[in-house]
Amino acid sequence: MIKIKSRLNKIFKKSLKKLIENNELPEILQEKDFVFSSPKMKVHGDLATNFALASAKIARMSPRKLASLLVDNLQDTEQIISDVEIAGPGFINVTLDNYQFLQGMERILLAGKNWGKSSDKNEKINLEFVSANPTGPLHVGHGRGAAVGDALARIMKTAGYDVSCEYYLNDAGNQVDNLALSIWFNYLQICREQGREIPEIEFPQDGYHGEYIKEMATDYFAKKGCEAATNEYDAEELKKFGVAKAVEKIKTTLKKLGVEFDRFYSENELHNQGKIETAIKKLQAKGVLYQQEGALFFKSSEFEDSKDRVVIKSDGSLTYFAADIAYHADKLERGFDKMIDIWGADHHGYIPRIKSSLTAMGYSSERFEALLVQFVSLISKKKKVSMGKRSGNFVELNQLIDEVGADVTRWYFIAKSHDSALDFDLNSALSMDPKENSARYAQYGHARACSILKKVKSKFALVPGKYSPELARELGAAEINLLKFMLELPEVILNSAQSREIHHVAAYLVELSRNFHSYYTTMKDDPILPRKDVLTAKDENKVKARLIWLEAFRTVARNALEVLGLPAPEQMESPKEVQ
RNA sequence: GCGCCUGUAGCUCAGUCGGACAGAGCAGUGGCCUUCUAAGCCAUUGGUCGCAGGUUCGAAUCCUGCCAGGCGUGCCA
Repeated sequence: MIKIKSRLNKIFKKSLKKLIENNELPEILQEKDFVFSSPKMKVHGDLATNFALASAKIARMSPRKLASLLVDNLQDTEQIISDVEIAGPGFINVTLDNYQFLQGMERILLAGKNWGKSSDKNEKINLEFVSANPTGPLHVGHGRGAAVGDALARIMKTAGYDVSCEYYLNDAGNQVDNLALSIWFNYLQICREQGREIPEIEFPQDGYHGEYIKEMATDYFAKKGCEAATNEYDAEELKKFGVAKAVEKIKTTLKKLGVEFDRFYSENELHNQGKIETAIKKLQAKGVLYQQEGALFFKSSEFEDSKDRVVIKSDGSLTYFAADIAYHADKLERGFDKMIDIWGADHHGYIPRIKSSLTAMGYSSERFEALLVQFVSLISKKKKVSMGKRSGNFVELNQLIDEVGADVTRWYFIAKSHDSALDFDLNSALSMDPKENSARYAQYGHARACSILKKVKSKFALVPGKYSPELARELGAAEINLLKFMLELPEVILNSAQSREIHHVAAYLVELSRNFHSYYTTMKDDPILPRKDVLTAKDENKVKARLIWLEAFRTVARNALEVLGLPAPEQMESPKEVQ
């Protein structure tokens, strides 16, 4: 469709040029392009442009008059237009020759798995997401970030961007100290239960309570026995141990969800390689740091932030922000053109200070983009399931995946706009009914098409064959209408990538599936496959054409599912069997 | 107080760069299985697009001001 639009633009521009040369229209119009979009209603043709409405003022004539001038001077040398109509206040509605769509079908079939891809954008993107602290398991909120990030990565890659997925591992800082202390506390407890006499210690102030801490302590005990308990508390060792355990758990959960990263970037590495120091020195050289009350401040308020921020605390330790300054600068130093961070909405106040730091260091803050993902509430029987992190009873992502399945979990996270709060309805997610569970509905279209293709092989020993114009002519209006929709996938993906709104692809998929189900049912009177076991020569071409068409549909449905990271099942599990 | 996000049908949500009569699913009502998955489809009911102004040939969409909800506003990470 993108190609057709640009061809139409050319044809219309030629008409425009001619009118300008004849002094019938002012010259400034030459600059303007004809933007074509698909009208909502079929009676408005295949593609429409509001050019005449938008340019009427400059042209100093009524929109309808401008439109008719343009239309009268059209020269469709390639014969891609079958009808042009001026409608309403001055829309120009174009109906395309069906042959354009049939050729499009050939393109889908030739592209196969590559259908949906756009040209190389030559832009290196660092996409950072999840980045949950390695102090415990992921909860459902992280899950949304993971699903959104992974889907966005796939969509952007398909749209032609060079995307690298990164997880920033906060393996330095207080939270890791607290993790280590919490494990130590529980470990000593275990040793005491083993009969060892070990003095009581106080539970760390911001310690972690969850079951997983006890598990980690048990693992530590399994590794060390009671020996370590008699020694001094070895913070470094326990930190390492705790982080490793937590990361292992996080990776397992992510993998279950089908999310993988190109790199886990360690915060410790930033410290060890002196990158934070370098970044601070760089800021110092720019004269944007100052001492106050024993702490070192960054003048972020001189840039985009509302106030200045501490980089080095009065006790001499670095803030999390200091590391983050270095981290984001490092991403750019590593050769990325752009970085996109996916954060929970509660971090939104953080954006101005990161941007400020980049500007201060001489980078364009436009190279940084934050995508905020709003909160997730779990709803069960129309009631909110409560979540509280520190108390340890928050709903783990792992549990959710085990309960409703990885595909459905993923779907629920990506089917809605990331910037509105999500009510995750467990009852509908658990349902096998595609009407209630749109994840299944989206997959069902693909499965149904596959099942027909399978059936034909056993029934007629017919190979779908290749696209040919003669066969394509056998297709009817219903198939061509769906074909028009199928041809929109690359544009949907491209738009989705550029606006960072992944739910558009999900919405497209549901509509694609619905169109197919609708078609399928209307074909009851004239079945896609004949009921007889023997094909007449006349039938054969029609069936072959439909099979090729089905193959194209299946390709589109599969590619759309896969760009969202969802499997494209060839058959659906029967709910009756599941019961 | 300030900042970010949200407000569209009874419920959960779409709505592209401002476009033609505001769209789905669920729930309600009425239909469609001797047939390739009825796990589906068709029809129908239901809306002052939070409120009030403004810009525009045209506003759910852009601007301003209100109202309501969520989140943030650490020398925590």
